[in-house]
Amino acid sequence: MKYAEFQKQIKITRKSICKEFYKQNQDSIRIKKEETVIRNLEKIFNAALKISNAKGFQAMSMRDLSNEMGLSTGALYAYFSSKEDLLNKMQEHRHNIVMHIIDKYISPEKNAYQKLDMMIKVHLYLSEAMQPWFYFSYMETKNMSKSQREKTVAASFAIEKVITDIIKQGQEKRCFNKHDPDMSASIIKAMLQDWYLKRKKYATRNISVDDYAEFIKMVIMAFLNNP
Amino acid sequence: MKYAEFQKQIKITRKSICKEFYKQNQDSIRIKKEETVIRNLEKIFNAALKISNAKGFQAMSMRDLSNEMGLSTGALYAYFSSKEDLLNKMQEHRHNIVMHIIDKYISPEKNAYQKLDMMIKVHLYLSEAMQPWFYFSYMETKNMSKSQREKTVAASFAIEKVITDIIKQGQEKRCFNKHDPDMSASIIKAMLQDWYLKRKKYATRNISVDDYAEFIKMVIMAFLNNP
DNA sequence: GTCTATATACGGATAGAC
DNA sequence: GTCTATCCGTATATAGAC
Repeated sequence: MKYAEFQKQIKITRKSICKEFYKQNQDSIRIKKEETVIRNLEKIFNAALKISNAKGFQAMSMRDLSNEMGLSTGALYAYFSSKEDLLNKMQEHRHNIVMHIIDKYISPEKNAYQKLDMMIKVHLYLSEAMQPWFYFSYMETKNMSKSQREKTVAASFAIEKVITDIIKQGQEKRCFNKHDPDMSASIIKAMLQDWYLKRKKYATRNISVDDYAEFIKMVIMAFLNNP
Repeated sequence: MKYAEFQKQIKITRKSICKEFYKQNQDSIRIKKEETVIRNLEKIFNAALKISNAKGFQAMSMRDLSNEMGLSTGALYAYFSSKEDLLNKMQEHRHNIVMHIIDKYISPEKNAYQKLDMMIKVHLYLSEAMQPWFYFSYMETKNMSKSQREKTVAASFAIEKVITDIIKQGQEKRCFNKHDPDMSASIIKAMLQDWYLKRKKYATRNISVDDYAEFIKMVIMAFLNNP
């Protein structure tokens, strides 16, 4: 699978993200006309990600946000009850999407090699399709309320555990060598995250997500097969 | 070399960091008695790193800072002319220390293998000794003034280039295989950075900086020697 | 050299008009 | 459903006392 194909298979459009969000948070949004809500949510998320990722969520005021996306501050509060509410809901939403899609793509694969290969690709492709969301989530975790932060950290560990389990499975079947599975998963995660954390750098160097996937797959397999 | 030895060789104490800082910024600090300045700088940096790394530099007010470190807000402004000034000077200071020490340790090494080995260790050991500084620098880069941000990004690329050059040298001497040197340096950097970005995780799992150094050295050498 | 008190500005959130 | 006007709290930065 290449990125182009992944994109066709699951349409992670900005609109689809908002539609899903609306369904899950219908009760906490004061506006009731679906079409309006989705249109405005799209504007809110794009603006919030743009401003936050440029200068940090804390530095973004709700006035900044309303100016950028076109609604008044008052109207904004019909969608999110507070600035913190916006942060928490965005984090939660990203994490739901990610866990759902990873599971969808990994479960069908049978052997460890194919699972790991798929995990690398799906994680990179997802973070490519939703780059601002991933960057936002990473950079703003420490600014969240304690309970929300714990949720986010747990979600991050859950993803790491998917990798750990694949490695253990591969070691049992003797398809991978016996390196520490936790450490292995950890550095694999670090490489996966570098893609969305340093996206500008890779863009400047004309490295596509497919190039990157191929390279780190080579690195990972070289060491997992190295005695 | 192990971490314990590195620590003995260069005493990166909090005090020595402040002393060096004082020498380089003597003119912009209104207080003149060296002893007082160094004592207060130490308090300021510790408090700023503590608060910033917990909830972000933007979210830290100068009042927070003065409460935490014991000076009045007014007195604080005798040391730093603004909150932004504090951010920029801290970034610059960290980057001076890092470049200086990396050069000191890498230059004497002759062959590429030893240079790379040393680079991995020195970077990890430095980021261990100055973890709050490294974390701060990484997380707050995007919040800096444009010129300061460009400096920081350039400094980061300079470090990456040290790695790239070592890899190229090793490839010429046929001690490493022909993988893309830029991409190789890039993912090595990602693994080095993971150490200070996820320090809590590794602490929880009882992974020491020496364990980590050994593990990623194994990963890196496995792939650099893999045809 | 350091502290207290304060000027000035801006942010989050809401009430009420339309 | 959305906008304007506004309250109240808090931020940076400084002036002047000690």
